[in-house]
Amino acid sequence: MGRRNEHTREELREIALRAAEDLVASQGLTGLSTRKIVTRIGYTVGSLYMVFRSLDDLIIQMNERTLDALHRQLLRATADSPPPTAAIRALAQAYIDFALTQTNRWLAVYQHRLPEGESIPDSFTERVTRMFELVQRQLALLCPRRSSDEIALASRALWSGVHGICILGFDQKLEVAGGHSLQDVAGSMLDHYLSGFTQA
Amino acid sequence: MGRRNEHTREELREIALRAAEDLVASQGLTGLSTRKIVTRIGYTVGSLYMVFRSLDDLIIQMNERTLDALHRQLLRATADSPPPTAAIRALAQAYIDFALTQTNRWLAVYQHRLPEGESIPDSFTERVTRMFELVQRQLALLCPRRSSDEIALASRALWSGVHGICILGFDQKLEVAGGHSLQDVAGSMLDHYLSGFTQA
DNA sequence: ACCTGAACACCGTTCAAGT
DNA sequence: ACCTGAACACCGTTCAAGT
Repeated sequence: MGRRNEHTREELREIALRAAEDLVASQGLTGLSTRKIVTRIGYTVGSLYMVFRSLDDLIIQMNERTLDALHRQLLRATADSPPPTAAIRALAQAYIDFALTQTNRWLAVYQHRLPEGESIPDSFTERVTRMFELVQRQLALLCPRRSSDEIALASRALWSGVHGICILGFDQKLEVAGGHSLQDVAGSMLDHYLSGFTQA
Repeated sequence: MGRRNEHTREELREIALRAAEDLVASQGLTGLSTRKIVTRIGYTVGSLYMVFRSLDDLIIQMNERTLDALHRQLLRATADSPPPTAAIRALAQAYIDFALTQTNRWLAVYQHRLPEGESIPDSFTERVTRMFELVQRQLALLCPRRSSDEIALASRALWSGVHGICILGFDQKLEVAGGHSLQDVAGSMLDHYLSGFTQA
């Protein structure tokens, strides 16, 4: 057997990642396996390892693509350059929308864990930093007199807050004993934090 | 073989959960398996299913115990009944401490995902609600004129915020491009949110 | 060089059989 | 009633062998 050459390495990478994304979208990260991927794309297990170091490697590359899609959606949400507070609200709303629409793909980004020793590649970390910077930029516009250090801290607090609300929202709770939507909770978070931050 | 009766059902449950906790603490949730558990406790695979419906069931029960331990630590942190703001700060600090000390056990609570159809038992959800209520109680003391609805919303926003900071902190980032500790970010979160909430 | 498919060491779950 | 251990259907990863 062997030697088919129907696809270049890059094409193989692309269809494998796309198949993985489909599987995750419909069955969650737990429903993903090397064997399911190759069945979908008409290859055999071994061939995956020509393109990816391991399944973990494949998942990280898939998650980077998810972060790219999320980033694009965040950019689109502020494309009309609204004033800082509105921009921050729009970013939060876009983040929530993405989590609500692409739930399984979004969850996979945070659910995946590397084995003890290994560490996340820089390409991944950069994409996360890039997201924080979107908020950071708006905060800097909102509070020009604040030090960049304070702004950095605030953007992390604020964004982690919005993220925490989404995560707990899907995990199980928030709606429980509350009757509040994610938007309500995130709104409370943004309003009170920002009013505290701008006045202090 | 069979029929050993060295342990009652309850004892078997206890030693299995304890073995699972040890495995998770040292190898993370990914390092947990039915076969590793039974090897540790000197039983064979089948016997686990006398006491647990599935591995997922076992993990949920283990995670409930982790939530109990976390709840005890939160109670201890406010045992001296400090004023509301100090109490909320102490609760956040205790939560961060737990995440820092029991990292793998704490992560397992949020990392674990049930298969598509199944839903989390009430016993689990109750334990989460119980934690929110600790914050809620202090917020009610802090702002007695607020409606219980506003208080409920605020406690969820605030606690999700602290949680989000911890989760992102361990996942990868925050320290990246910041140089700030979890405590710094959580402090910013609490200070500005509370100052906004109490003044509005 | 590309790709296969068998092989290895795992995994969760079930269940007939033993005491 | 309790428990075993073989069996089943999976899994990630490797690698000799084929074209």
